[in-house]
Amino acid sequence: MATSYHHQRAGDLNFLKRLNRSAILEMVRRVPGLTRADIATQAQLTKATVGSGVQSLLNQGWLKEGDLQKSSGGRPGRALHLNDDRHYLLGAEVGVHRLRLVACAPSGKVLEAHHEPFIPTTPESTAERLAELLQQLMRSPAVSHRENLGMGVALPGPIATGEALLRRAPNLGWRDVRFLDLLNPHLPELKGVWLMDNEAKSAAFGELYFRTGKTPESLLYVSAGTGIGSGMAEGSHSPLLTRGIQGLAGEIGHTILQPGGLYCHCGNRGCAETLVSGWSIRAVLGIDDKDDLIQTLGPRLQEQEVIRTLRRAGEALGMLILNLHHTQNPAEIVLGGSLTQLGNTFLEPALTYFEANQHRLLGTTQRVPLRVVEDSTFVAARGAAAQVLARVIHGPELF
Amino acid sequence: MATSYHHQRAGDLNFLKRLNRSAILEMVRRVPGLTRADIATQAQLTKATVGSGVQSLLNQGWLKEGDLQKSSGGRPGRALHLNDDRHYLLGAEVGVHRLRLVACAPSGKVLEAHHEPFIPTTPESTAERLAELLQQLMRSPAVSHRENLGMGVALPGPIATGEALLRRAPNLGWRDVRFLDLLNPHLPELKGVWLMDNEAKSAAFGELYFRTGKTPESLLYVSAGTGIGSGMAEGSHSPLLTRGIQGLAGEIGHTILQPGGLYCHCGNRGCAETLVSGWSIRAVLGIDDKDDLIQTLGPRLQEQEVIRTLRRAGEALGMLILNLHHTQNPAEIVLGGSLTQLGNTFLEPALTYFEANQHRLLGTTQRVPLRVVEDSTFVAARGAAAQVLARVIHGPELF
DNA sequence: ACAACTAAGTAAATAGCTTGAACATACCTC
DNA sequence: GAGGTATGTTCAAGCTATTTACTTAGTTGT
Repeated sequence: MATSYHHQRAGDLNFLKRLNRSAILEMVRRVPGLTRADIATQAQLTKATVGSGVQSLLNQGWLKEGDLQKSSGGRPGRALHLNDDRHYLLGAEVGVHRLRLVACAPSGKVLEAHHEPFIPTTPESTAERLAELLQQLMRSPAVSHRENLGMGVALPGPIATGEALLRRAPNLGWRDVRFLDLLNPHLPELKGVWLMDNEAKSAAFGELYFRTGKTPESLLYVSAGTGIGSGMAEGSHSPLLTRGIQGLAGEIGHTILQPGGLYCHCGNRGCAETLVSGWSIRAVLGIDDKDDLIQTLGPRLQEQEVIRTLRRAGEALGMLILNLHHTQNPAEIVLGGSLTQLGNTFLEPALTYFEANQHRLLGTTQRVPLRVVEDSTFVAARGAAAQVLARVIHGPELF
Repeated sequence: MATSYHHQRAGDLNFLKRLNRSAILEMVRRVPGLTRADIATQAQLTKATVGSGVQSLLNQGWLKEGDLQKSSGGRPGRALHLNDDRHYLLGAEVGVHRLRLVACAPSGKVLEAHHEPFIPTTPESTAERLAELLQQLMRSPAVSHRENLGMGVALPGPIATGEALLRRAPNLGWRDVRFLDLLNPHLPELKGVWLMDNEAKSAAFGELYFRTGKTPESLLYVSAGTGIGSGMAEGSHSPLLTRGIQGLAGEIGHTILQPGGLYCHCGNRGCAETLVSGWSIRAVLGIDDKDDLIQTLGPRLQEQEVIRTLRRAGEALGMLILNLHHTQNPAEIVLGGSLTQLGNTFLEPALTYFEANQHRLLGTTQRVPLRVVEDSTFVAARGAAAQVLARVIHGPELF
């Protein structure tokens, strides 16, 4: 977890070598088709260093050579690409109503995915079922011939920084769960990096890390489901996640948006979740906890009461996002979670409110794009897989 | 400004050497009296490497040797200390009603300080006056024999990341000001690092960077004055400041705390600043902009209307801090700014609200300390000086 | 008081990484 | 097809951290 690099950073020659190899690998991963010369220029390294680094990464199967590029007057460079056929990563998400899991190639491409309804009763039974499903996934033809690099699990709650400990998951009723320790006995053959993180943070990481080409400097992921959470990832190399000292960073559902408002399940009044969240929408519209929220509301989207409720929730979400804009000011905001399936009745007020207000302080300058994920089913699970890859590339495990 | 290390991090042998020297210097700065052996253990370097690094830092006058330490069975180690007599740093703050400036030793000790009432009319005249005062400070006996390492300026508004450009300072009426460029012609002899930053961010940086002994992992500074701003610093080595893509991170005065509330000068409704800020308190109590807020309110602190107003503002501040706790979750929160001089009528509701609500999500765990700065006059200016030191130690200028 | 012990710090030889310069390669233009 | 230009490789050289042996300084035990 959150490899605590808090202690003083210093290093030997080996550290330097690994640093440079990681940088080369990251650069090619980020911009496929880069040549050795491009890398040398951008990383401020000499041709010789890049040459030997690339050679070693080619030998180890991390990179592969592509076509010659167009010449710009002299010898054309040879394109380099991430070798996407050798490894895979496992990512999983324990949701309030579902288990979701993916196997990803290093590029982020989903090789195999599975999700199924599951109400996580106890941590133990959940771990057992998840392990079964992961083993099924590993046996599937698309991944079975690849080498596994590790597994990441995304969970709906704050996680103790530096430990594999889920502090609390209000919507599961769990508390102080060492989920990886529960998973471990069921997956003895699974080696590599094991990690767990909060679902919104995993999602934020993945949305930034698996992007290629021109990447934003930072990205905020807002996860709107049964509860509301967010994750902020920053930096291009291996993005840093803001976790907070108790793992509470991003628990935006419990920021106060209406002083003296309704009581929240946390005991405080006027939390954002009382205005926008799966459970607050259920409460207002009287939808039973056992029914699927999206399916129940689907046929009712024309009802005045539903429209009014969703518009109010959407506007509250817009305010919440505006508050994050003025607190964290990410370069890009991505909105996901099951509530995005409610469609424009819910989303349009949020987008409009943010668009109308984001320029208040600076006047018209660059826009902060707010994007809604088309299908957020596997975003968190895929993000957990991304975290595994980053740990492998930057950790001491390789080279 | 904000040396953008966004491009891929890679390095040569020289980089490694500088990295290790910086680490050694930081460690001794953070924990005075460390021995070479302590450094070797903590930084995971060999005795030989530490020995030569320390030797070179001694030769350059950055460190000095102290007494022998108590033996723990073998030869006692020799204590190392930051040489606090050789260099100094300049820090300044342009406030809405005052100019403040300090000269600091590398330990953070204030050698000389000055502040005076000043209403910044134009950026040009402000730069001219500030330059005069800085030159006076440099001529004072406590600093004139020392070597200057540079100067930092803290300003009340968002700053473009990566540029020395003040985007906007609503309470000064300034916009798109390159303040260092205005200062430059008046201070031709001042070499070293020049930088500028937002005042709350500088303050946060300084409060974390100049602390010795056991330091928190992250620190949030909340600056409550004419407007409300915040700064978040993270990491022990050279703390990172969250700036945001447009420099808007920490503009918490414009987070919405009361949907549909009063209109704010930014044009939106229900901003935190409409509930707690120098200007909103003036507006409610009808205090003229020309009178000093603290001095005017001093004799009126028994009036019911004043008490009611300050308690309301204090409680709003408590909510705002709780929201930051659930968004950034810093390891420590420091409250400063001129409004802290209003005393307990204002502060007590804020502290109480935060204390009563910070454990809602996790139950009783470790407390996040919320501390009120005793005298925040020079906190931002000193923080700007701290930023200079960090840039010198980690930048390419030295070794 | 003196030897044995332990840990801190230093010196010189060694190992390993990046570099610099010369060289081979591949395509383009005239 | 010759000259030009930029890419990529090779190998000796330079620099940094390490290894190993040694010196230094204080403690402990007899």
